[in-house]
Amino acid sequence: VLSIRGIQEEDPPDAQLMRLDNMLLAEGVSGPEKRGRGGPMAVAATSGGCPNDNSIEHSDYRAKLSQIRQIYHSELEKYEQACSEFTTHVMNLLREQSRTRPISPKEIERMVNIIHGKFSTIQMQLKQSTCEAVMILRSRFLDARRKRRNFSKQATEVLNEYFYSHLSNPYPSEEAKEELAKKGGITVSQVSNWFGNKRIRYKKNMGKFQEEANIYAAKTAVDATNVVAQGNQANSPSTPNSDGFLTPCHTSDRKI
DNA sequence: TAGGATGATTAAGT
DNA sequence: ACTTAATCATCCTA
Repeated sequence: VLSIRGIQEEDPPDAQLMRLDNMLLAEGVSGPEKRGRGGPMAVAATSGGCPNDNSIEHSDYRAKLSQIRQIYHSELEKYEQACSEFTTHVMNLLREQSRTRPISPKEIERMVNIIHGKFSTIQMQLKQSTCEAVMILRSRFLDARRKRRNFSKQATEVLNEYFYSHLSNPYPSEEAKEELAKKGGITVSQVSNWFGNKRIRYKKNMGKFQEEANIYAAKTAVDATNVVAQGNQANSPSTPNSDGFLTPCHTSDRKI
């Protein structure tokens, strides 16, 4: 029955296994059962994180993570138990056979090694799928896109004001970004994101933003200068444009 | 509830 | 490091 001659070693020696182990350890899946501490959680690592609503979302995340951890541990235990059971079973068989033919200790050792190898590949698969589950969980909960909130009225107001009053070159410097961030109650990264989105979307469909452009142009014109009290109200509904950063005409925006 | 608006992420270029 | 362009995932309104 036990004519095992397979010397089939796994192709990647242990590099893969090491990586999986490291990751499981880093995520707190394997290793000691830590309660309450969220040690290696690389949260808020990316840009524009919202420092406010941590911990509420996180408790959910941690709950799922500990669920994964439980499954992982119970499966692991199951495998180890099965492994040792199978080993003793084989040992018994060998002992029985040793009555009819001589069996060297070397052979026994080899057999045990083979069994352990088999079971460790199964464990490898378990670790693999556990890692996958953790990755999915991470992307599900820790991806900032999942909990996007619109900016406050104040923030969009400030951002649009700057954008439309610098339409010929809507690229705020670092200091300008910090200023805008402070005024709007958002982070500098969020300011950068906003301008990136705004520029591309404005360029892509300028017509859609004309109304908005007029509103903010009027707003800044009013509060910036009261020099000319022109009774010349309104109209000129279309053609407010051609001052864009995408048109070659440039550096001519000095309002007199 | 469909579809546009919007903030965040990613890939690729500079 | 920063931008563009595309895309994702959610919010919001008709």
